[in-house]
Amino acid sequence: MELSTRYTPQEVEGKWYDHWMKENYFHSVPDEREAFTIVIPPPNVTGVLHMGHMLNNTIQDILIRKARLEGKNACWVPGTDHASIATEAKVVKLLREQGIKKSDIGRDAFLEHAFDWKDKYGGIILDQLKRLGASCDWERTRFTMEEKLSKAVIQVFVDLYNKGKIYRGLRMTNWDPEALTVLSNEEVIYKDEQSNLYHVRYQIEGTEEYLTIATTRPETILGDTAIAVHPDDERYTHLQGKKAIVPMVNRSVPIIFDKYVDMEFGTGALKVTPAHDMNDNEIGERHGLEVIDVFNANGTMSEAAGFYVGMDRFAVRKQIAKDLEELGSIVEIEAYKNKVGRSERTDAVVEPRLTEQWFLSMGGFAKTALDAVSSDEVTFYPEHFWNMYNNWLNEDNVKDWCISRQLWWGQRIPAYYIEDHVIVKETAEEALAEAKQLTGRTDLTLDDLTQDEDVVDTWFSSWLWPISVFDGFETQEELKYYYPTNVLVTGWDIMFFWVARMVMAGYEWSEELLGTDFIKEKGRQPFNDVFFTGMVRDNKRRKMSKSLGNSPDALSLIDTYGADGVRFGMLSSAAAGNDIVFDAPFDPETKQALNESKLCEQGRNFCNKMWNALRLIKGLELTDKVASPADAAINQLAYDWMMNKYHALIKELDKNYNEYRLSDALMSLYSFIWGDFCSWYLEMVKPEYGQPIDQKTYQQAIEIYEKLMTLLHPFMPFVTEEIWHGLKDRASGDDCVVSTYPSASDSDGELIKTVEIAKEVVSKVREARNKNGLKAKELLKLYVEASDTSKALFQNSGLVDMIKKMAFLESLELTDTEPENAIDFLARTDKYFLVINKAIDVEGELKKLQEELEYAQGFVKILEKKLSNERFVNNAPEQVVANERKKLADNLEKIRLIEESLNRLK
RNA sequence: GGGAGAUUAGCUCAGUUGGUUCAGAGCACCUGCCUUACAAGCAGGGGGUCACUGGUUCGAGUCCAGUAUUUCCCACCA
Repeated sequence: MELSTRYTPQEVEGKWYDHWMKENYFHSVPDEREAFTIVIPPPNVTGVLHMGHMLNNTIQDILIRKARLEGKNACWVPGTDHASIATEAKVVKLLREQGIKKSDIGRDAFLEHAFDWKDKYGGIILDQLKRLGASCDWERTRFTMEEKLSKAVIQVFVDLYNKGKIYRGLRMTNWDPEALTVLSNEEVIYKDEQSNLYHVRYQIEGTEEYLTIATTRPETILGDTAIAVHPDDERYTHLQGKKAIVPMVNRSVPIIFDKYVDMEFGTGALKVTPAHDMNDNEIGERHGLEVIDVFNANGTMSEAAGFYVGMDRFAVRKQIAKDLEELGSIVEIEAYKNKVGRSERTDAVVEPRLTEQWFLSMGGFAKTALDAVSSDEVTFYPEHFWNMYNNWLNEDNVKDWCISRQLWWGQRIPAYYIEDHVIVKETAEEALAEAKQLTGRTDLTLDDLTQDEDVVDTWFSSWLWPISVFDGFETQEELKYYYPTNVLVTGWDIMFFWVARMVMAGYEWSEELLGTDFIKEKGRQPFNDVFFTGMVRDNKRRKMSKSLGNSPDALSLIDTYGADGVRFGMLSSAAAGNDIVFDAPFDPETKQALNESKLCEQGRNFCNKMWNALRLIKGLELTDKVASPADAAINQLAYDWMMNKYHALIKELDKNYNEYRLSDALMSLYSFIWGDFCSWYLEMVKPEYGQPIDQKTYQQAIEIYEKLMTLLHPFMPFVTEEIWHGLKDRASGDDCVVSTYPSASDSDGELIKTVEIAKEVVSKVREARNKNGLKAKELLKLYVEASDTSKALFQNSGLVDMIKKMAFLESLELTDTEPENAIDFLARTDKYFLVINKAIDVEGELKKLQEELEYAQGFVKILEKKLSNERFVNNAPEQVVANERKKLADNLEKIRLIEESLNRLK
């Protein structure tokens, strides 16, 4: 059957994925082999595949497929994260559209809706990963809120509480007025925003004197309970003991002196609103100030505000500015840029708020996490991310982790209240037993206990992921085999949210779970390596996001270029750890990203190239006759050359893999397959048109191609599997995905160099043809000046014939005399004469030679200077000096030859 | 304020131990090819003072110091 000249991934990829699944190749169970384990950074269950996922998961798939080919027991655990805020927000929105209010239906009904929704849409992103070719062990798919994983969360909560590391307290926290929950510090993103600085004057009580403060948040004036100035500020020393009148509310508040105030800023006077600012709160505590909370949870003004009750805080900001203006209290409104904290999930402006929350004290954890990386038990790639990590954990920057959330979608905090008692137990029954003891009341029932309404932060479940996906908190059987995982592949943006915390969890529990002996042998770390990928950005360097519309649609890209093409495109732009500028162009009208990419196109073209190499090989007619001695010599030389280069390639790939230089590895494979294999090897052994190929050469070509498919498979799994099967009829189970990854042998550098000479001569002949407008396939005569080196070429069986074949020569012979009407060129240090059947462009040749001469002369000058420098000769390694000497000799010879040619032309 | 990265061809980026195996790749561009696996292709070609200034060294894209531009992280910000 005739094969199409186009490779069609759409017809190939699904077929092989199904086949792999049917053969169960991705499933792992513990056995005697060495394990190679990766746990996926679980995408949000609400999510769809975006460019970041594509990059991230392509990399994981490469590593896991490579390990599988190496005969390791490769286990890639997939799953999703319940992402409490994001998911709850989505479900709330969905219900609202149906006219249902969360608060009306209650906790249980809400959770039912949420689970329904998760069951319906939660698997989408995992199916999308399959399209990409991800070879996850799907039988191991986990979900952070499934029963077993939730149980682990509760278990560690109780454990930490019992260890005294979890506490409950009334603190200033970051409140998200949209999601109606508190956030951890890490979930607040500060960005510069344009706003106004309002200069407002407060009357000093009992005088006609005014004092001016500056604020960006005039709506909080209603909650002011003091004015603060610096104790050394001479402008205000006379106000000692005085009071100021807060405008509008006409409340009289003390003027206090506190070193926190920056004398340089504004007027040097600060209004203090302890309920709505972290620093004000601290000042308030120092001075025993009253706390007036003027906001409701949803960001509207509360009864306590006295004015604008029920109005939104931002509407109030505008209104109060007007009203103060009318009162004559506004001195000035100045345009001002300041940092505003927004919720990572909802983008709502975060409101500092005093609330009762659960905290995990970070003291010991931070040090552990720091030591793990500084001792290299966990290794970061690229290394420099250590600095960021260190910076965050080291400088006492780490505040205690606020782990409670005022949400329903998540693991409910296992704290039970009765009378004044707080009981933290894994189950209500245990709590009840404890309650009876504490209260002395034996008649208590579960109904008498009140369970905490809050759930834990999502990251409080995902920090256990590398342990809990193996049911590590329940039975340690599998954990013993798979822990520690080999590598974590994730974006650096969740270094603090997730990576650092997984390290903490690993060190906190692995010894308890796995025992001291295990830890001694394998360590506590949840992963040995962390490979941080860059962020995927658009061509204006903005992070790709849905809201900006600057991201191409991942699945459309796969539709257009095939998964292999997209994998190639992602990876070839992704050097380790650097952010990636993805090249998708924009539609000038809609400003939306088009689903196009030059790099993915290159990947697709690469597939096509390989497809056509397959067509070439399979399209040849086979003969049982052996090749002519000349052809046999060429083919054997070509084969030997390929195999030697192949081993050098394996070495290079090994090196690149070890340092996670995956895009380098891919580029090496690309240029090897396209350049060395297709452009050179196949052309070397290809029979003349219409001629059959002998068995031996045919088998050699297939052998090489097959080997290359194994090497490339981790990067481009589908096309390699297709070609693997296209090359030969295979027994069941003989699939590329489970073929054997080779180990490198030494290669013969001399042989490689020799063939490189042939390549150089061929290129020079082609160049000469091009320059002189000669047909590519017109047979020409080539002579080479007899010399030791040129004579050596003729000793090598096949080499001269190879040159003749590749350069379309009628003959190649040694000569002592210059042939008539010939163009000459140099290859290495030998001079070649190409006889052409038309007039020589003397001018052009002269010019070319002149340029070559000047270059060589310049080079010689540099070399001579270098070699006459005694300090160079004495200090540089012998090898380097010898090298330079050789270069000098070679170039002097070159100059001689060029001058000879020049004279001849003249 | 503390810290990290980046700056190399028109564009996007490699360049690992300092040495013409180092100045590279892809795209874009130019020339010639509808050559018999592949026009999603083939054969060639042009294009860079390696941000700047010093220093170390026999020798610097590479190491050190400083400057500029830029991205990011942390902290502070009335």
